[in-house]
Amino acid sequence: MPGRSSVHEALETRSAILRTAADIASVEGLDGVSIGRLAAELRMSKSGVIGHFGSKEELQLATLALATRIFRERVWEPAEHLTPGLPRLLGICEAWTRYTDNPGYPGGCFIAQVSYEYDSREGRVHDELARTMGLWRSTLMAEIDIAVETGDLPADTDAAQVAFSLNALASGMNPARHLHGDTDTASWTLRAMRAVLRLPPLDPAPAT
Amino acid sequence: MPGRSSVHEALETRSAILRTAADIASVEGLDGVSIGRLAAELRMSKSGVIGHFGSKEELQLATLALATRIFRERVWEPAEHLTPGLPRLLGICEAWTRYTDNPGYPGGCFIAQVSYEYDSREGRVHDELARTMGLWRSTLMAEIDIAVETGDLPADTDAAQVAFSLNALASGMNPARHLHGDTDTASWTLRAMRAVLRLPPLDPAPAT
DNA sequence: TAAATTAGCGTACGATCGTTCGTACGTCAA
DNA sequence: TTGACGTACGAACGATCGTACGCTAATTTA
Repeated sequence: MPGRSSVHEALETRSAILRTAADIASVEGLDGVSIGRLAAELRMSKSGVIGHFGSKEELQLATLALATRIFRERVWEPAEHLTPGLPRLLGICEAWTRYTDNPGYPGGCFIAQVSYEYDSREGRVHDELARTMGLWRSTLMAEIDIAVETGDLPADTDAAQVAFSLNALASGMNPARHLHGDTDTASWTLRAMRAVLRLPPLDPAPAT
Repeated sequence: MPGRSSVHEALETRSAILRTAADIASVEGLDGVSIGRLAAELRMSKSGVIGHFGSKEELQLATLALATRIFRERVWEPAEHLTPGLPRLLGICEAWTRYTDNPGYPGGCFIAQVSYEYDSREGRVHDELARTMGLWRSTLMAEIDIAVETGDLPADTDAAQVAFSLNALASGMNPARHLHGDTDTASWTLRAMRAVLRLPPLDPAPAT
């Protein structure tokens, strides 16, 4: 029934397309999202799908924007209101690992997947991804710097080095979970994050 | 000039195909390697390319096998003859970061790229990748366990957790280098690796 | 020397890719 | 009531995908 749609329903359709695209991309990569496949999965025509975005590249950018928003909601916002510095940084790490452990995508965190897929390509998706991840790294570095100023972290902490390490550890949960079937990756990652922050282990074993 | 080829030259052709496939895959992913593109890049016919492997899946598996061999040569073999335990483990980390910093692929380490690309898919490539990465993790864990026994690492070290962390950190160099243009990722990664091993920093700042 | 093997080419196939049309229908403002 | 707008459809396009087949020619084996 063509044209049945109100503006409201059209927005719902757009969201449904992006949701499906993100789900597929988390498994097959952003390149694995084809318009024909989206159409089949949503029982729409190909032109009905692409009409909302104009081109595949715009669809990819919109999918990335959705995933960025979800990441922000699941990782940043739960920690946003904690005390700036180490408390908020640890809150971020906790929300981050919890999110990555159960991201709501069938193939693991979309952002991590696409980071590795598009890191060395050229084009607007790469550029937008670099911008998004750069902002996230800045957020982490700002938090680390505050924690150094308050004395919660060692004075010689290199914010860029630590932010890089936290990012690498969180991203590493994806292949660990799906390649090896590990179930402890969240706690593994949290322990490793404390280690790169040079914080003492949570449950220090009695030094024999 | 068809049929000019000796067995020796045929092996050279096969190697050239796999080399090119690995180069492309390091940037565009293993899925981005199409037979037509390989043929164009090598100035061959499509049938001449695929004839060496029979199917695209076999080509993918052969490419993965080549990359695994290169990884072994560049990361394991330089450290192989060091003293088992912490010395060899640190030697591995050093060769690992050096390799990842300059892997010989245009798009960064092939293994890391494909680990994230195929971690949550199904099929023979995923299975072989899981096997390979599982073996590598076992190698790391064995080395960690020895270092614990010799007292070079804390007695409460969780080998699986540490091996996971080292892997995540090394893989993280890829997007850091190509997404943000970082040039210090090798030293960042080595510092983070020492941290997850709970080893003191190499250049400890005077504790203020 | 004759036969078997094999690398590689050229062509063709069905399928799918992203994109571009023209059209139909429903909503909403004039 | 009419016209503009926007959603979605169906069909078609050129390109590329992986694969299959028959062929030539050189090497290798018997």
